[in-house]
Amino acid sequence: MTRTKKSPSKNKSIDDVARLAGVSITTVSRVINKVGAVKEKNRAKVMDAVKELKFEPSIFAQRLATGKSNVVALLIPRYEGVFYSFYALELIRATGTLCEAFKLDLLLHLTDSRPKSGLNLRGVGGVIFSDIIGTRYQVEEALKMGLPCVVINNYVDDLPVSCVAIDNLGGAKSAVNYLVSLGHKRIAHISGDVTTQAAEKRLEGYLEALKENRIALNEGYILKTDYSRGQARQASEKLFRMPEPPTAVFVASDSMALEVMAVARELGKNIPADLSIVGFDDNPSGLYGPVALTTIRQPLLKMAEEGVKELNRLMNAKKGTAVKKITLPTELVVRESCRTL
Amino acid sequence: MTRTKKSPSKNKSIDDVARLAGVSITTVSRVINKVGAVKEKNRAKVMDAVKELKFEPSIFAQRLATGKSNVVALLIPRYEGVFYSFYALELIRATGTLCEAFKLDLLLHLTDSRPKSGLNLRGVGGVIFSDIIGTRYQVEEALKMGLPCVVINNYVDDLPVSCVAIDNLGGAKSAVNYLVSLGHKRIAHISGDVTTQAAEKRLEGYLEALKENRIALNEGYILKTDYSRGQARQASEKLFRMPEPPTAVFVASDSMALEVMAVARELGKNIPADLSIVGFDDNPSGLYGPVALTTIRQPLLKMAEEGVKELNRLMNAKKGTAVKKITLPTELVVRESCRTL
DNA sequence: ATGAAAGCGCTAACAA
DNA sequence: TTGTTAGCGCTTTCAT
Repeated sequence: MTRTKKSPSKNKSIDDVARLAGVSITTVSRVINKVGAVKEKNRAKVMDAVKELKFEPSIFAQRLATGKSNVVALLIPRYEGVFYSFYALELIRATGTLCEAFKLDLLLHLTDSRPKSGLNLRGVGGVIFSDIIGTRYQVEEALKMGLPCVVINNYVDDLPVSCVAIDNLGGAKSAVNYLVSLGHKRIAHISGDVTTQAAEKRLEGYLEALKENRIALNEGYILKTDYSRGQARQASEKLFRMPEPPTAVFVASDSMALEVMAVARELGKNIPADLSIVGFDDNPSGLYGPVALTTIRQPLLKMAEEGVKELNRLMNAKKGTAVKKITLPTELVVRESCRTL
Repeated sequence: MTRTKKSPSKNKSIDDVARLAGVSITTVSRVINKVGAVKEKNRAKVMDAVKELKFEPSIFAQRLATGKSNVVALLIPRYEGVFYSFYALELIRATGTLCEAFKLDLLLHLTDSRPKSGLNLRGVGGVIFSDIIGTRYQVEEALKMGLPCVVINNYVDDLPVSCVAIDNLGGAKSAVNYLVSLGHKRIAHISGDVTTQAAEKRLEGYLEALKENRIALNEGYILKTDYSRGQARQASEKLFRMPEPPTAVFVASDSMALEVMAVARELGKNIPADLSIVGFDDNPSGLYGPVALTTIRQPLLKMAEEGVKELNRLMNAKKGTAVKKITLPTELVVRESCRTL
């Protein structure tokens, strides 16, 4: 006896279908996988049987048999700062949506990025690293396991891994250039967590743009934060109290920019009369409030899309396929928070 | 020949370990699953072999063999309003953390809750429904499949399913009672999306508390929204323009309450001098800004914890185990946004 | 175009 | 305490 009869309550399996359709399980397999040739008549019979039995193939059996997994793990740092950002949320949403479209299962892994967390990737077919803050070794580990990997929101040029990042440098420059074009010279920068590549590049862009515009750098105009609203608040207060306060500020994230606006209002300042502000993200929250925030739009959704697409490609390609490094452009969105000097 | 020799590059399997350790695969299985009795000497040999080969059992083979899956699907509506809330984010984080602790794999499913989306649950061992807005049928479906289910953030009493919800009614009442105790009589309510059970119950609590305090209901004082900041803004503006404006308002979410504060400031009003505000959530954002928000704390983390725990119980119990209905208490957190009248 | 049969890697009776 | 063996449900040669 090769097959045991199952009790009727059990889940339907491929040979229940085969029996009902009067064909072999091989034929059923061909039909559900759309491979090989099956006579139209038989295909129909199988389809009917599948429908009648409400048959769903066991993914475990499939994966065991094929040795392939279509589970994608999305690794996100559990850190407060990062996790609660507009960025993380948008990313989860976009990735979730895209994975569904690609018929991939999305496994969510919140990582502690503690020194040597074993990073359990059993059964995972591919990994998306959302940024890599202190988790480089995890990428290396996954790569060593021969797992298809894509790093998102971080341009990695010293590792053989596909990545899709945002042109933070260019975005920051266009923000500052815009301010300069409006006549501003005293431009401050409230930066994010500079251990983050995004914040680092935005700061770098700010610096470069100043230099290119021959504006002397005022070290005091650079306020570093951890991206939190709390620190943004402190930075803003510092800003407004300066003996020679800036006329404009480029803020590394919209949520921080909104905090700057709030502080300004509390201090009786007027935006943009007293201070011009450019944010970064194009967070929809920037639209509320009395004055809409001018910002740099970053294509988060596009980034997730490219990431999932690339991972999908890698997962279906044979090992050793060339990796891709993608940088997505940003876009200045002019609204109401800046004025001509 | 029962087993094929594999090429050395292939992943190690249980009989590579068995061979190296000089025991049968059964013994290896016993060791890695910590079941049955194995002589200490053999156990050691197996462990060594496992380590040397870096062996990791195939979860697909395990699941196929045992018929069990430890994959938990978390279903979250993709809706903007719900998805971008503090609630959803906190929930994802908490669930992710808890699942990791329980060694469960967390599959993220963003649902459209479109009429009949097939809800692909193949290979899933249990489901957590985060709220059920127009997705009751999905719960019923999953239940029908005999899948362990837990509904979170929604008290479901007409379905044989475990659920863990928050005492929204009680929370709302304590908010209003607090306001009344401060001497307020003209109390408005900015409600959330009332198709949501949470918003519905908060509104109900508001109504009940008024009645219990013998305060006549002013229909105009109830402003319904979809939880978005945009609608909160509109509602606030309406509020401030009333011929007889309220002296206090109970807002169904902290993020909306913050919007009320922002609008107040823009209109030159002072909080709490001109208006007392109580929110709901205990969203950390409520701590920023010049006046800290008084609010109702809801134990989101606890809710996720109870949810995962319960699901885990269900997944390890035999079918037909009694379900549990849990309601978690809320807590009034007095800060600075209310004043005595 | 179709089917028989050999695995995929593991667990769990059942024997020994 | 240990090993033998029959599956779990599916894919995939290889014949037919």
